[in-house]
Parts: sequence; C-alpha cells; structure tokens
Amino acid sequence: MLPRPEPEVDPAQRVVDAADELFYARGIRAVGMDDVRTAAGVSLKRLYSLFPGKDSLVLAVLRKRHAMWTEGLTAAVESIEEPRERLLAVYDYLAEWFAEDGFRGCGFINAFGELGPTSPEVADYAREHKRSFQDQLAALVAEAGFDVSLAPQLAILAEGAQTTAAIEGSPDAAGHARRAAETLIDVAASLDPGVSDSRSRR
Amino acid sequence: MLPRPEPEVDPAQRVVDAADELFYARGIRAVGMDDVRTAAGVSLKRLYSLFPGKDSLVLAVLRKRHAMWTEGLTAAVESIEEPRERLLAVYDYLAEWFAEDGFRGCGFINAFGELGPTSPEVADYAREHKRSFQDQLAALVAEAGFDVSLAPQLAILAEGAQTTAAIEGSPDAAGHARRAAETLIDVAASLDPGVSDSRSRR
DNA sequence: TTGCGTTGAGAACCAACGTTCTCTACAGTA
DNA sequence: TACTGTAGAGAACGTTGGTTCTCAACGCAA
Repeated sequence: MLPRPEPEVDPAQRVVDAADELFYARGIRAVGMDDVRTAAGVSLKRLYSLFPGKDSLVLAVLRKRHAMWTEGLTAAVESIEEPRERLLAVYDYLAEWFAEDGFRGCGFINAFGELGPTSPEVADYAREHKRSFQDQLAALVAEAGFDVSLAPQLAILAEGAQTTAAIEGSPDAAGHARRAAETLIDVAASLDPGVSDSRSRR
Repeated sequence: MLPRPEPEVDPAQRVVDAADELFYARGIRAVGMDDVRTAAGVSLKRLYSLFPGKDSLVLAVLRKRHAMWTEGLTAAVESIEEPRERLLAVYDYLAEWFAEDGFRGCGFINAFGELGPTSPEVADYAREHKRSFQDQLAALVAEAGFDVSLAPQLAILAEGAQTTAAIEGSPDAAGHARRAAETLIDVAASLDPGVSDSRSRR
C-alpha cells in the first residue's frame, strides 16, 4: 500500500516535529518514546528504524530547532535596511516568539540544563547553537560599523530576555532588552566615528 | 535518644546540602533518592521521614539555594559604598560564581526547564526567586537615584550572563554584562538630574 | 495460490526509580 | 535478663520508560 502520490509527509520529519513539540512543552526526560510514537503516528519499529535511540532523536530535534531559529532570525533581519534597525529587529523577533502560545524559553538552554551533564553531545550542540547566534550578531554589528565588543553585550541581552520571559511568563522582557540594546547601540554610535549618524534620539 | 551534645549536623541540613550538590551537578531527574541517601549518609527511612517525597526535597533545595543567593548578593553589595559601584558589584558577584568549579548556570532556570511543566510548585518558586532578585536590583537602582526602568534591564543582563557563562563554559560573560551595565548606568546618570555625578568616564 | 519480505501493533523484557516494608540491632527501662 | 520502641540496612513492590521481539497482515513475484 501507500502508492499514494504524496506519502503524507516524510515520516522522519513527522517524528521530529512531534518530538520537538513534546520535548519543548514537557521537558525531554518527561516524554517517552511511546508518546512520540503516538503523536507522530508511526510504529515503534519504524521509529527505531528512523532513529537508533532517543539520544539520536533528541539531537535531530535540536538540529531542526537550530535551523528554524537561524532561518527565522535571518528572515526577520533581512527585511530591514537600516543597520541600527537590523540589530534591533533581533529583539522584535524575540518579542514575537515570546508572545506565542506555549513559549517556554530557549529549547537549547532547557536541553542543556536537563541533559547537559549526562550528554556531551547535547551540551556541545547547545554551545554550537549559541556560538552561531553570537556570530550572526557579530556580523550585524560589523556590518553596522560598530566595534565588535558590542556583539556579546547584545547577545547577553537576548539570552537574558529569553529566560526572563520564560520564567515570568510574560513577553515584557523583550521590550526591556530592546530598550537596553538601543542605549548600548547609541553609545557605540556616538563613540564610533565610522558610522552613519543614528543617535538623533533621546 | 540522641543525648549527644553535637548531633554531627542537622540531618535535614545534610540531606539538603547533598541533594543540592547532586541536583545541580547532574540535573534533578537524573538523581535518585538512593543517590541522595548515600551522599547524605542517612537511611532511606530517615530520608522519607525528613521529606515526604522527592518533590518536597526539591523544594527544600530550592529554598536553600534562594537563601544562599540572596544572602551572598546582599553581602557582596553591602561591602560597597558608592551607589554606582554597588550596582556593578552584582556583576562582580556573578563573575566569582561563574569561575567556581562546577558552575552550571542558574539552578532555578535549570529546575524550571526540567520540572516547570510538570511541577507548578517548582515553576512558581523559580518565578518568586527571580522576582525577588529583580526587587533587590530595583532597590539598588532606586537608592542610587536612577529611574526604576533601569532595573529590569540590569536584571536581564544578569540573567543572560548566567546562561551564557553556563553554556560557553567560560566566565567571560560576567565581564561583558558588567561593561554593558556600566554603559546603561552612565546613560541613566546623564539623564537623571537627581544623581551624584558619576559619568566622568568615557 | 504459495512463498517471501516488509510493516504495523503491541506484548515483552529489562533496568531504573520512587516509595514502602521487613527484619535486625540496640538503647533504655524495669 | 526480658520488653519495648526506634532506627538503620536494604529487600521488595509497583510503575515507568527505553528497547527489542513476536506475530499476524499485506503487497508482490512466480
């Protein structure tokens, strides 16, 4: 059977999507392979033929999350022209995310806290993800002509906003982070001679 | 019974200390009651007579962590006179913590990520803890005569530094957060007329 | 139709864990 | 010495979860 022109969707994709949702909502260890199986609508056998074990599924989920985050951020930033606004778009992107139903913080931080001590792979991948975000930010900062030392500061604001919004259960942190970022950027602009004047505020 | 002048230490304290160390190092779900029992050197019976279940032990550990954090921060801040420096002492306190062996991020964020979805008590307590930190910061900001809107921004920097330092495995984030805080404070000082001049830098 | 290979449903297996229970040792009292 | 209550050591119980195995259904080629 299954000569259907469209095999619904790639089963591996279905599994990863289902697992991602469950892991994020409940925590990874709280989700059994059986839950994933049920949510994805595949047999256990198939599940284990697609992913040799839970660890491997977790990594696949993290890879998917990383791709979605990176693409989403890139898209949010690319839609904007002005360098300063491009940097601030990061926090608007966060604000949208925080307002989503079921927002529960950064999946990588959560996974790191839960599995980091027992799974070097997870810990390493979380590190890589954060590093990649910092690189993205650093590129934007450089593009805008600011000193690169601004990048880690902006990154810390973004990280802090994520955990704060998660624990408070409110998206306010995105706004606070944005305003702090504006200040830091303005100061950087006023110190940096090679930058188009954009401190005509405040 | 127990006519010993010194009962070694309060067994409940020993249990909480041992559990705290294990939970923080390995993640809460990764630690069995048996591990706690062994590390604390008490019998299972005694363990369960002191704490009716693992949930209750987890809460006790969080309460202890909250007390230690709050006292440590208060002490770090109180040793300093100048209002601006008092605010920055928060980040020096973080820097010391990050440099400790086995630093693995904020225990409340970790617990929230791991148990938040399944334990409202843990989620609530994490919220309370962060709220209390924000209140401490807000008091320092008010004391220094700055606008209160500075407080959440400084809090976000502190949160971001914690997760960044944890995942990167390096204490650098404390320095970045401190420098960002300096900038934010300087700007706040330059805007706020009712503040002793402390922007004679940069 | 017969045999073959694949797949799905779920039973089964095994280990880990939270919690309770049993049994023994022993301190204190008469 | 006998009695009682308490506490420790750890066996036992029930559940859960990761993983594997069984078996029956089915598509397909001869």
